[in-house]
Amino acid sequence: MTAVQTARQRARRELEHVIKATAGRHLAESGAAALSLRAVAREMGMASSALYRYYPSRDALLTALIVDAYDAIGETAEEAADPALAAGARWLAVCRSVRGWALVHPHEWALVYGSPVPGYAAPADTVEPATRLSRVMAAVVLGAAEDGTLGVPARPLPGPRLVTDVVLEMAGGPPAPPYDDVLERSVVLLVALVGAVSYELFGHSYSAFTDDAAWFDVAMAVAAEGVGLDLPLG
Amino acid sequence: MTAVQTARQRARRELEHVIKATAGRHLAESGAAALSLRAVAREMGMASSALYRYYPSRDALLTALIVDAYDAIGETAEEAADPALAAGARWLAVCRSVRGWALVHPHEWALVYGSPVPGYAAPADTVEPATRLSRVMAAVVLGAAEDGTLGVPARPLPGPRLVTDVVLEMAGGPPAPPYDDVLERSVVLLVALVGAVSYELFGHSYSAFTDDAAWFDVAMAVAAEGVGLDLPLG
DNA sequence: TGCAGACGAGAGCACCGCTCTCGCTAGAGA
DNA sequence: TCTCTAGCGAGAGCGGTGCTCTCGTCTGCA
Repeated sequence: MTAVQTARQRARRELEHVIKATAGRHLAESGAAALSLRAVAREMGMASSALYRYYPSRDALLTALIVDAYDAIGETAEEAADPALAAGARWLAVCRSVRGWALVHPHEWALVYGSPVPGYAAPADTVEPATRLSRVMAAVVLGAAEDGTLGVPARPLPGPRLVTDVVLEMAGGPPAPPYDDVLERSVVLLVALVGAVSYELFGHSYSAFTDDAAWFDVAMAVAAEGVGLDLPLG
Repeated sequence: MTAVQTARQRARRELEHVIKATAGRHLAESGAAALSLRAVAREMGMASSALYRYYPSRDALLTALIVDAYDAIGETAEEAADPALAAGARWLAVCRSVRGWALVHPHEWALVYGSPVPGYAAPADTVEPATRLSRVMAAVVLGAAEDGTLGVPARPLPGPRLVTDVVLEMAGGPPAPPYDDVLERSVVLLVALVGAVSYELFGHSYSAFTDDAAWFDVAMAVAAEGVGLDLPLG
């Protein structure tokens, strides 16, 4: 093996990329339910059976698209988390950027945060890119806790710690008092973010609000109050 | 027209019910993506084409199931909203009952609160049953505001009213000070509830929490803090 | 009691995911 | 430089899908 990758491997990777790109275009236009391997193959001018050399099943292709979507959302969030901003403003910027991405890529959002398409699956490849948004959130909250700008909860949560060691490790150990329960609390930020975007995108807020963007900001701010983050509205 | 409904109509309604029930069983077992008109017809011992006399398309059948699911969720919530409880305890009971229903009926939940299955649709039949959960939430919050047990927000939300007249009418007019913005705030309760259940059900909380039920309570409580509701944990 | 209209069945169309087998050719290894 | 193998694309085919159309039948309304 003289080369890092042989010509065959390079050709294969390129074709994999073209297939994924074509499928991604179909996904963006018509949604995951309408994504058909045969249609992708047709557009590429090859037999549908040949696609199976590259993706063993339709679900495998869909999984690749899911990973890409997670990465795109994570990247958007990371770019929006401007360290020059205060924690509250930073989180609001992240929320807005994620919502903006979702409005532009509704089908990709549905693929990632909607119902699991086939039975279940969600293979191991998807868990790592899925944590990028969580990491951004944790960085914002823990940063605010560290420099003392995070509000202290009126009273601590009862009961034992609820996050697993995986989460603790990601956070760099358990937070110090008075922020003992900040990890448990702050997951509501993610839930509210994902929930609000899905709520709007899937039509559940139909004709309830006069200004969806303004309401989204409010929802994020109200959710953040319980965590001690102060989101600058208006 | 002597009878309220003729024998033909009665037979038709009965068969419609059987079809929907059979389809519902398939949905509960295998999910919406796997629901096939042909399989339903096969199980009922009739030709697939005959089903089209009763439901003009697969989507129409799915819509009927969506309406049923909305109604079931609404009914669960209404039953859980025990007026003997304080507002916070009442809302916690509603949240828990909705989560419990979703855990028992994951595919139905995904059908209702997951990604819109085909393109979009969500016909007019679905909007009325969809509001039942919202009405329960509004009753809890407005009741607490009326008897003064609802916490007053640290500072009012900036900007004009964000809910439409439809929501105002449902709430029986705009709330009185100091609860002017309670409607805008309280929708975060719905978003957090739906978001948290979906988050757990769709696998996004994978290996993050040691106790999913306890974490759910915490998430609801933290979200409710921003609205002024005090959820009794522990 | 006559008959229109509702009904069920069947064949068929176009599409789907996926498998298998077949020749071919280009690239890897000697 | 030569050989040969492994990867490749194509095609046919299987079982399944949603949906349409047509054709007898037969029921229950008037």
